Amino acid sequence: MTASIKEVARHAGVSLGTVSNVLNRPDVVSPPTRQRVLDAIAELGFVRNDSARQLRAGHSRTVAIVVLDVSNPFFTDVVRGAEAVVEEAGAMLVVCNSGEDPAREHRHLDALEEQRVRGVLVTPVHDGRHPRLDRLVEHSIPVVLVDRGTGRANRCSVAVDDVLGGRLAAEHLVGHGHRRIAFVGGPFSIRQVADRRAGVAATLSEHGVADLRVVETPHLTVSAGRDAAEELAALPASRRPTAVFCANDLLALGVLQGVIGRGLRVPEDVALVGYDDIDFAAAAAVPLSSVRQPREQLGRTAAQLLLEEANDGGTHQHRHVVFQPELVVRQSSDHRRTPSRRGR
Amino acid sequence: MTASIKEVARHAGVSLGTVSNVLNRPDVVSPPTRQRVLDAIAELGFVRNDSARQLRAGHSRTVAIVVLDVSNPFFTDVVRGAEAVVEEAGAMLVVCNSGEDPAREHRHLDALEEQRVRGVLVTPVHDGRHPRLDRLVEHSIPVVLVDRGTGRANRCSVAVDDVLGGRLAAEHLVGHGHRRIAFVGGPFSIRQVADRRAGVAATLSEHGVADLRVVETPHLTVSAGRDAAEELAALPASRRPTAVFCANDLLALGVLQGVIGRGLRVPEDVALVGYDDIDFAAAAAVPLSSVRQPREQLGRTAAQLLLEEANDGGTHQHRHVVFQPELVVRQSSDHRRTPSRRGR
DNA sequence: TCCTCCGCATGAAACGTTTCATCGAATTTG
DNA sequence: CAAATTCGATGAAACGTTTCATGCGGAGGA
Repeated sequence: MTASIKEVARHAGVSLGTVSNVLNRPDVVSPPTRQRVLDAIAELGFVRNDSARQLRAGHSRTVAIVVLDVSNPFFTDVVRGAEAVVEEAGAMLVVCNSGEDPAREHRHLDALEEQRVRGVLVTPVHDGRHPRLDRLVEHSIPVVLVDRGTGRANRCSVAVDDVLGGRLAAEHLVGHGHRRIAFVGGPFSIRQVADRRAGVAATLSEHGVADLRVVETPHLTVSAGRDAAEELAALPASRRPTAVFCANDLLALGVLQGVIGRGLRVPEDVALVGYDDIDFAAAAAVPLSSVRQPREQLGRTAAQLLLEEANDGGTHQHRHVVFQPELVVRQSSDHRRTPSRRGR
Repeated sequence: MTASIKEVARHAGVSLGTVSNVLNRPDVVSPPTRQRVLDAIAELGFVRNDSARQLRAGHSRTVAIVVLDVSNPFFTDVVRGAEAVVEEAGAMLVVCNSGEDPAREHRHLDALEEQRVRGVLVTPVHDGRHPRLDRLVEHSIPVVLVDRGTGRANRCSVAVDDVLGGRLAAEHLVGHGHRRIAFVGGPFSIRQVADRRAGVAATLSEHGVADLRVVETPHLTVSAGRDAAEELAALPASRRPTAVFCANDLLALGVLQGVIGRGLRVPEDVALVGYDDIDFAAAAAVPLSSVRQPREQLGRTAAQLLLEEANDGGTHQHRHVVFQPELVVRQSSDHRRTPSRRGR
């Protein structure tokens, strides 16, 4: 149906190579000839066939990102960051969703390799040591890990310092006079969750605060947060934590809802800090304090590392970039707790 | 770097065509030969080159979806629905983000056409009459419109009845005794917004309720909702609407926050109904009533129509599927307003 | 025994580009 | 004026598949 270069050439009365030159090096062909070719292209509605192009070139000009969950605001922001960089470089970003399913992830990676994509940004379902990823690298398709394990040294990675994130939240709460603090999050097999908890624990012990109550949740979801709130609210006031730090904002929104529903006030009775600073955090009924990750920045940097490796090839030095999180204080934790009121 | 079929053939001591047969019609090659080929494939780490495959086949096996905003929960759910169907059919779905930018949309469509994708699901930035889309169809790449204008008759479309959605919300509020009602949403150039408002207006006039206050917003965002809340809360209680219907949930979350922040109670002082029923609606501090759209269903159906057209080709009849929305009542509007309390 | 048919393997052709060595004509240089 | 250089256009080769007509040897039927 669609015209090929050959037909354009015939239509314009030139050779096949000339049409190709008009497309790729317009300057080497004389203006009148060029114009005749362009007219023919317009008239026939010619569209380049990218398969043929890629076949010749040996690789495509698209970059892929494989995310754990397309409907998680964290990842969509990472995607937007990567997109900006990739588009600026004249390439195209396609998004693949593994849905936290290793089999789907595997299928996507296979397909991407068959397509000879220029490179792959990936947050692997399990860890960064996946042999599948090594194979991509062996076949000289660069891989950059996003926010999951630095893995081997044969690839770049970008991540955020989750231990520091936990520390920031803990410093803030301790500084506001809190001594009975809870950590809500899970499962701990997720490295991020474990790191955030570790940061909190370390900071508290440095301040001589021994009492960290840990509520492990099965998921990082709103409803898991509601369940955790129930457990906490059921405690007698004298033993109930005065502050709760959640491993992500979805949990924190659930805790917020559950705690308010049981007649407790936020932040007066319970201070609350989340993680990720998704847009909905600021929009909660009590605006949520949260540890912000540079989500778009994460995507941008990952894409830059990838393009650098793809273009440079031989001399590229793999790098592991770690970003610093940042605490955003809002109403949910912004209530100074004086010693006299402690334990009320 | 990566081995080709030719090398596999040499390595296994067979002809090139035989390797291809092992890959595509394993049954026509004798078991011992087949095994030798498979061994060679494994040993060389052979990976099919999809470009060459597509070049030969004339089209690719991937389907694309171009969405307005990857970070909008509505679209991510549509994507998940489409994904399920496409994967089941053994194809691959790639997601492209236009970010509501016509130029980006255009670039994506160009690239997708060059790639000879199997078909395109698209929510166009402007309307469904885009000439760019006609060109795709002319070049026999099927297009299905998702939730935006049915456009011409040369393509399928899926949508949700937004007028009905407005009616459902209005019926609910009137049935609960509300007589002073506000509609918050905008810009009205978006067909969905206009339709939802029209549904409300029609229902109210059928019930003899004349008083529909319309607050037009510049965007469908949380902060626009907060601004609208300010405007409403400033009214004297005797003239303030007792119920607010918002054109989407982000607006409604903003209104909720603004209204509570000004000391009004939801639903006692102001009942609130949103639209889309995103996950965060149920998780709000006051769980939000909302008009639910079958988001995943929308994606599934669109993908089915697309694949049907792509496979069937000649005899395909274009269809325009319209879904019914459904009201989900939660706490934010679930307060029976008796005549005696009206106008309190 | 001869013919036919069947199962398997073969290798050339084609898909639509890009690249590159080549060539002719026009222009410049000595 | 001959030789050298430049400019523009040419067409064949190559990229890695899939497909298809062809070939070949052995088994079954007449």
